[in-house]
Formats: sequence, structure tokens, C-alpha cells
Amino acid sequence: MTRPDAVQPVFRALADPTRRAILSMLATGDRPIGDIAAKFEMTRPAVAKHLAILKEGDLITVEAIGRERINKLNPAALKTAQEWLNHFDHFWDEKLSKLKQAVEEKK
Amino acid sequence: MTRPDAVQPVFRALADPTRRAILSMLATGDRPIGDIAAKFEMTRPAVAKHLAILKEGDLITVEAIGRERINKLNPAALKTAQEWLNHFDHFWDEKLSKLKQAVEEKK
DNA sequence: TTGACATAATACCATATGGTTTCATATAAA
DNA sequence: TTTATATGAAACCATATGGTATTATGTCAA
Repeated sequence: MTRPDAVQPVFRALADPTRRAILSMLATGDRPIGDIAAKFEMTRPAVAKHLAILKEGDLITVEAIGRERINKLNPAALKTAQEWLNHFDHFWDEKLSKLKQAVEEKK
Repeated sequence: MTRPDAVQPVFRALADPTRRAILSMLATGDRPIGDIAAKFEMTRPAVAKHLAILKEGDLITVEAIGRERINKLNPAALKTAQEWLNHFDHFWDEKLSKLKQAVEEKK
């Protein structure tokens, strides 16, 4: 089960296009911040801030190896967002079946 | 197919807890802004701004009936976010199968 | 047609956000 | 033990964001 207060940092992290791009990048392989920053038109500290926000949402984890810090995607945290969105599918299905029911009764 | 540039206004809209609560509220039924504002500890203009951002993400639609403007959930727009998240499931599945394959070959 | 009601629009404010530059620290290599 | 490399940390800045109060507009009802 996903705690409701865990949703906020996840959606907050997903709201920025740079952060979503970082997640996509990490989906293809673990990378240190230097590699990531090289792909974007912004300075390393800017990328570091984005990584910090991704960490707060538990969307990535960091492993220190020597002087490098490898950033890894944590796909489990994405489930938090997926589950929240799935609730609407249920609501929607219910609405449709009620609508269907109403139509049936009119017949 | 979801245009890539359609993702941003959706995730932006989902990033705020008030807006997510409004979506949940609208999932249970269409409502005018007055009804919505009454449920939150903030002024109507504040709620109006949130509704405007939800509209920008196409997450809600508005239908004017007399002097009321009924806000309705548009669940189709949520698919935009769901699909983006689903990409990671695919990446993840691939990674697992490659890992499995590597293990098999070592045996 | 006047009054009440539901909402939109505008102007304004404090803080959060996304970015920068500069400086500090820890590890690897010469 | 220097020197170079990979990163973190701090101070700062412009703009976006989430909120307010106030004013304007359109529609229903007496």
C-alpha cells in the first residue's frame, strides 16, 4: 500500500521536464551526475538540484563508488503515481456501468 | 497517440495536492466552482486558478449552464500521464529479461 | 427593472522554484 | 605529496506559483 503523503513528492518530482528526461535517461542505465549534466544545457549544480528532488520522491537512489556517485532509477516509486491514476479508471468504470444500468432500466 | 508536448501541462497540473483533490472530487460528479471552493480552505479565485491549470492540461472541461459553469472530469487526459509512466514498465521488463538471460547463459 | 447570485477579471503579495557563480571537499593518479 | 577530477555546498537572482482582496460581468427571479 502506498501512503497518501508519499504521492506528493513523487508528482512534484515528475512535474519538471528535465527531471522526467533524467528518469528516461536512467531507465537506459545507471549514471553519475557528470554524465547526466553533459546531456543538458545547464550547469551541474542545476542538475544536482533536480537529482535531489528526484531523491526526495524516492524515484532514484544513489550509490557512492570511490569519488563517483552513481544515480539509479527506482521504478518502484513510479508505482505510487500509477496507483493514484488507476483510481480514476475505477471511478470511470463505475460511472460507465451505472450509465449502462440506467439505460437498461429505461428500456 | 499522445503528443510529447501534451505531457507537460498534465504533469504540471497533477503536481499540486489541491488540484489532485479537485480531480478526485470531480470523479464523483460534475460540480460548479462554488461547490468546489466550499470544500477547501481557500478563496474562490484561488480555486479558479487551479481549475484554469487543470483546463490547460485538458484534465477538466467546462460547460456553461445559465449562470453556472459546470466543471467535469476528463479522464482521457489522465491517460497521457499513465502512458508516460508505462514506458518505464517496458524498460524495466526488458532489463529483467536481459538479466535473466545473462543468468541463464552463465549456468 | 431592480436586486441577488454565480462567476470572471484584475491587481497585488510572499514564497517556491529553477537557474547561476563561486568556493570547498574527497578520491584517484602523477 | 602534488595535481587533477568528481562531486557537494553556499550565496544569490529572476521568475513562476499559490494565495489574497477588490472590482466587474452576466443571468435569474421578484
